[in-house]
Amino acid sequence: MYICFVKLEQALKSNKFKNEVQKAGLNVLYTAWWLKTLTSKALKQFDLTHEQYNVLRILKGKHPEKMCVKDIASRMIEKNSNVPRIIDRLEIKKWIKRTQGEVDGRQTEITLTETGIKVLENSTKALNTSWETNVSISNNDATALNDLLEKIRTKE
Amino acid sequence: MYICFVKLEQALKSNKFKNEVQKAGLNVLYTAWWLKTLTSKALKQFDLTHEQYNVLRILKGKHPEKMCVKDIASRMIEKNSNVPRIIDRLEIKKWIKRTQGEVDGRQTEITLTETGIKVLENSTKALNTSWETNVSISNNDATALNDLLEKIRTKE
DNA sequence: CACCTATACGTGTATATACATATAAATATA
DNA sequence: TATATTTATATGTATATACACGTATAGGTG
Repeated sequence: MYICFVKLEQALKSNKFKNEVQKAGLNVLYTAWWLKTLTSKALKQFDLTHEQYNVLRILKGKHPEKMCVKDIASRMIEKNSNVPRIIDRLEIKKWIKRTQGEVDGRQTEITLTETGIKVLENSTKALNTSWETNVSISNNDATALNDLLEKIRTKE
Repeated sequence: MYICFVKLEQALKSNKFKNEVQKAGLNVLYTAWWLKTLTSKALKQFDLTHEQYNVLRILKGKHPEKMCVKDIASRMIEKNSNVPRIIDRLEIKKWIKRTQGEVDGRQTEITLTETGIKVLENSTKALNTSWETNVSISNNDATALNDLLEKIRTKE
């Protein structure tokens, strides 16, 4: 990674935060961008985007079962992802196969191809290596972080 | 907010995480999406996107001083934002004014207009209200969260 | 000054996001 | 059974992201 600002103040060139809660929000947004960039750089050599990888990973979770678009969409990190279009691009590269649903004709059934599985395996290795070397946090800290992030999203 | 999954397992319909660190990464990404969605919904009534708002807020920080594109870009949360194009859209709405740099002819000098300031003030109010009602975390927890997020980005 | 290089910004392209709308199949209802 | 409604997916549009490249200006070097 070229850009690596540890401190948020340095990353945003500002120290005028309304309060710690606002700062935490911006910190989450900035860290997410940092993680996405890290991930994209690791995936680039495989001609994979962050989102395309995510779809392959989701399909792998059920493989060799087929999944429909709705099922994939409900598992995406960003819930507004336009899954049909991501699927389009994976289909062109022949990493997934798309057929009309047999039981429900409205559905599109999707599965990984052999090549798709290979690409996923190789890219996952590269991605894991990248995270292991760049995302530096202990297991205990990670657990604490998970708790705090769920707190932030909790409606009291 | 319509979608509000407190638990990450529920949001991603999965509980197969490699470890707490991987889960924390996905949790940061998901929480960032959740925050962005929250923010976008609050800004929509002002015909403002998340990123356009961010540029207005940055300009406000120096107002009435002018800022150049590079200065704005360096303060953006997402460092690959295409600032000239965001500026294009704000200029069409007449919320900013763009002139060629006087000292350095390569630079574009940008300032908020009166209308721009008004829009920023009103949208900031709405945004603050939205965060206050939806982002539920104590000041202490926010501080702890900030520490952990900076840890994650630290190169050891 | 002429030339070279770096810098600041704009523009082009592919992909993704956010959201509205269209289309076809399934299901409910009269 | 005919019609209406719902559901699953596809498509269209504006904006943003990521990145490459073009262009003009600034500043350094012979």
